[in-house]
Amino acid sequence: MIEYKKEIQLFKALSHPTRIAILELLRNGEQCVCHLEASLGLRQAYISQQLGVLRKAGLLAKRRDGWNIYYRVLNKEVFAVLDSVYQMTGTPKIEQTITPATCTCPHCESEDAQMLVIPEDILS
Amino acid sequence: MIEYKKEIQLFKALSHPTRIAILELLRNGEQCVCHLEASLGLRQAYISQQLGVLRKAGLLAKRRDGWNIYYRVLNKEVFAVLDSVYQMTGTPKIEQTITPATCTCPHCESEDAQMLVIPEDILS
DNA sequence: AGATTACATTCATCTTTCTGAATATAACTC
DNA sequence: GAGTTATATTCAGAAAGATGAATGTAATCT
Repeated sequence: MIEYKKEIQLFKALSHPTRIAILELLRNGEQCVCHLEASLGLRQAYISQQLGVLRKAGLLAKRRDGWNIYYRVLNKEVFAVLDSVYQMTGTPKIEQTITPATCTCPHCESEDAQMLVIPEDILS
Repeated sequence: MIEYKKEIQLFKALSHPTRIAILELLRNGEQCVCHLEASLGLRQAYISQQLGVLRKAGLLAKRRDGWNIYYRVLNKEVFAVLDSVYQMTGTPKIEQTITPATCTCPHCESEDAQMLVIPEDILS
């Protein structure tokens, strides 16, 4: 009798709203913890806990850059799993449902800078 | 903040080896409980419990025919989810890994009868 | 070195889920 | 209606997971 250990580990890791939301925030590339904190509106320690779960499940890896630690999805195939589930549940594409947020990391600040450029025709 | 309730419910239902095995046994069509019992080698009450979980998760439906109750998968899309996970985990197609078994239900007995037909060229 | 920033871990409590034993139900046979 | 067969539910103890508070660590800056 097969035990489906890897599958169970994956399903358990995905059985949590915060962890799914984290994966969605990482769908388009790495993000720092403070960015996840700002986007999810949850306490930092709590997010770190959930990141730990995803890391232990082999879904995430991290990279330090100065003060910040950037998390990324190791295997993009996890999004195929998520998408097939959204297909079943009728949930719309998630990217559009999470409010974008910014934090103090260099990544966000450069994006901020870009967004804050006021088009000239509005000024006139 | 999205709660992903349906997704969580689905992931939790799939986070169990017996329940995955049941779904695999139903991949090619309905089966009676006694057949699942024979194939999985687990006690009947236990299998009924797991069937109940899958039913409450909206994954299965049942149909009574005389003494037997036949379970079937309601939404075939669940196999797309499973297959995408097997893709991630590197698990081979499961159908071939579960030992076929027979029970006393009419379904199995007719299959038995077919299998027991001895080709004439072997007899000669 | 000391203070600060960003992130991680530990610990205790509470809730949920798992598991197995026992019992219940529902349809059929005689 | 009594007995049998097939399946379902209930219940209690054990295990696992969720949650939040507090604390720890590691890199950076002055």
